[in-house]
Amino acid sequence: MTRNAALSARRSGIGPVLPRAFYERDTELVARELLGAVLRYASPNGVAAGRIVETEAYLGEHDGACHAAAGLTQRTRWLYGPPGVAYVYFVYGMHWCVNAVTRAEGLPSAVLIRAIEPLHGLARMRERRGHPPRDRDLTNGPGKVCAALGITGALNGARFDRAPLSIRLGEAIPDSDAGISPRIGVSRAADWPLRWFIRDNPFVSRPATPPGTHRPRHGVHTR
DNA sequence: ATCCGGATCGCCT
DNA sequence: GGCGATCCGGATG
Repeated sequence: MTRNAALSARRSGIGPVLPRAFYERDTELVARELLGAVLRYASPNGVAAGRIVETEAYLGEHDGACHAAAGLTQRTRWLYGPPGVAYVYFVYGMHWCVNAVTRAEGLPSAVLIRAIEPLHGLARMRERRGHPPRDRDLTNGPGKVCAALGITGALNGARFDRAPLSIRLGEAIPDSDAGISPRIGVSRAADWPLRWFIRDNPFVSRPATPPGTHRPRHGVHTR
């Protein structure tokens, strides 16, 4: 790290931008290590950033829940591209979701950023999200993250290692604080444990037990 | 706290 | 033609 980078990191309380090599590894590892990192987008409209508290891994063409299961199309183009780049897609006719592409060019895999804990630009995030009563509802879901930060399809293919979009090193999350569960909202490969989240963090989209699994019953004590 | 339907449209079958 | 890597508001226990 250069002297300026070190000073800047100390001033902002966060570390250097993650290098492209960070993403050139197994998708599960990247998903795990993105917990605690800081996602930041400096839109023309204002800067906003937050700590990543929930991620999901999407493994490639053999993963039925991954968009790459449909093969190389216009939509999945960036999934097949170089790692460390944003794959931004549109769902349900109204929401954007952002991923970090992983592994290597030609291996279509990525990490979905499902939730962040707001750090900077709170006023702007509240505005973009329509002033929900509770701050925890600003960014506790993948569509909300993009809405709060102002991320849209215009950022599809943008690199994460330089402005205006970046992911920076944050405080490391120990294994004791990291939870794993099946992914949320998927119908294929529904039981694959590819979701990571920071335990007890209020900005996580859902607690440890996702839909499709059996909830603990009356009188049964879990945890 | 949990469940359900509606919104809304690009993408693949 | 059907279905999402979702969110929200309203109804119900």
